[in-house]
Amino acid sequence: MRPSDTPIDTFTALEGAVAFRLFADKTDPTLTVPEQIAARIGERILDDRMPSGSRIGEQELADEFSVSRGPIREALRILEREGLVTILARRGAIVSELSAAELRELQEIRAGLFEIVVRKLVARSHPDLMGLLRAGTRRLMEQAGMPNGGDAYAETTYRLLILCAGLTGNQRLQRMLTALSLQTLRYSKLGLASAERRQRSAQLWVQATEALEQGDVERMVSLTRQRIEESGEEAIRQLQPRTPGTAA
Amino acid sequence: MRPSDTPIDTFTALEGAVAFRLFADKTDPTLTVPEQIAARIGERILDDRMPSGSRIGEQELADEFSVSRGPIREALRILEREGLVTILARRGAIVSELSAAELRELQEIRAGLFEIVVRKLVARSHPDLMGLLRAGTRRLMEQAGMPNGGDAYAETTYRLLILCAGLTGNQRLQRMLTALSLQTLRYSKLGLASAERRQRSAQLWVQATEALEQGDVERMVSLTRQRIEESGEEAIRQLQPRTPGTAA
DNA sequence: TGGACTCAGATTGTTAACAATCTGAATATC
DNA sequence: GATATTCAGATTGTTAACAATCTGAGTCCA
Repeated sequence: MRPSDTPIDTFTALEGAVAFRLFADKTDPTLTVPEQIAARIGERILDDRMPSGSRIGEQELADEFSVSRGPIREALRILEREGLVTILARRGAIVSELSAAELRELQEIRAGLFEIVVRKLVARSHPDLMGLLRAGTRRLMEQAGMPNGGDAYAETTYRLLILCAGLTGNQRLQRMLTALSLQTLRYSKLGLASAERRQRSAQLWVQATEALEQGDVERMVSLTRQRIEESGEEAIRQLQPRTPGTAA
Repeated sequence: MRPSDTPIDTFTALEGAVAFRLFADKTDPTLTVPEQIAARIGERILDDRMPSGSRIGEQELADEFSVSRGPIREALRILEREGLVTILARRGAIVSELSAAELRELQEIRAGLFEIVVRKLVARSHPDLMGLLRAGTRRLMEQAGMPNGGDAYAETTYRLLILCAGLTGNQRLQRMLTALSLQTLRYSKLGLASAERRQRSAQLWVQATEALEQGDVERMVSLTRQRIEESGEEAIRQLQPRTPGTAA
């Protein structure tokens, strides 16, 4: 029971109304069976229970979900479309794996799309933008210092990005940014695993918000681009040790 | 046999090396059967043999391609992913149909992505950008005046956009712009059906190219945004008469 | 020792039958 | 006459068996 006099910030207010994952609630009974299965598999991919590159056998999943291979194949196609699964013709499906180059490409596009969002909202001086950014950065600063807070922090930046996109009213744009961010989320968590990186990220968020408060859109856009690039590069650095060949 | 002393413009030079449609050559034997079928169905959608909104029966296609319904379903999923087909749960597939609002959303994103492309190429002063734009606009001016040249003109703008995206080296960005442009292509053809509209469009292309020659990126971006918006609005106007309710 | 070849097991691709659901026309009801 | 109901036909969803393909261990050969 929330007392009626407790103020709710813009982030919290908008948060409740948005479906943050492209695939829907996995218990929603109006969904088709393949959609529900895709949602459950997607969840495992996102929380790393099914790590990047691991093979996905159709029969194994069919047995687990007590269903034949047909619906499993449909589910895998759905996940392929979301970018979480890669289907190799006649060689089965694997959990999608991004190379450093592919991650950089994605980050560049995400930054670009967010730039579109910000420019549009500023041009129309959307009334909720500053409130959302202030509430979002406040939450990010809280989470930046928490030990082992990488996942929570990365998910908050993910939500904040999507909520901003939602303010534009362009649903397609919001869905695209959601889809791309879902693909990079696992890597963002890697790049934001250390409290130092989170502090740095939060600092850039705050500076970007301040820039916007002063009407300096170019600086906001530039800081955002820098922030996304930095966390991507950190993720790539974290990824390197996994590459075989240069062991001590 | 092209004489060796005939100069080849940048547009022509780059054109040959690019797959302009997301789905591959429908006769490529290395493709899976569903991919080949998707390519053939996609072709029909793009040239309006299967118009927007028309139902797609699985059995009908299965009979035509001498295959069972399984591969047809896979093909439809591929086309759904490209945005050309909409699958309604338990109610079958239809050729995707964009509302005016959805078309505006798409055009806004296309303009935004192209803006990302241009800004990146300018920032790195890519050596082929101006040559490509000059050759492309020259070709557009030629096609603008041709009678019944709407389809050819729209396809040239489509190719020009994708070739520019290719110069960035960001393959994912190029694929996304290709996918979105494929979805709007049918509508662009509508919006560019009259020679007057094509002249106007070509004029904006030329002005944008000139702006870039003078180093004015903001003007280039603004003119491009305007051009895409105008042709979208013209397409929406052409679409209105099809809507029932206000007949004379 | 290095590399090509073979083949059995496992896995994906396809099929045809069956089950569940939807559509729309004919009918019933108010 | 307008709205709700019923129901048969058509269509999509699912299944299990069969076909085609791939993988990798073992073998053969230079």
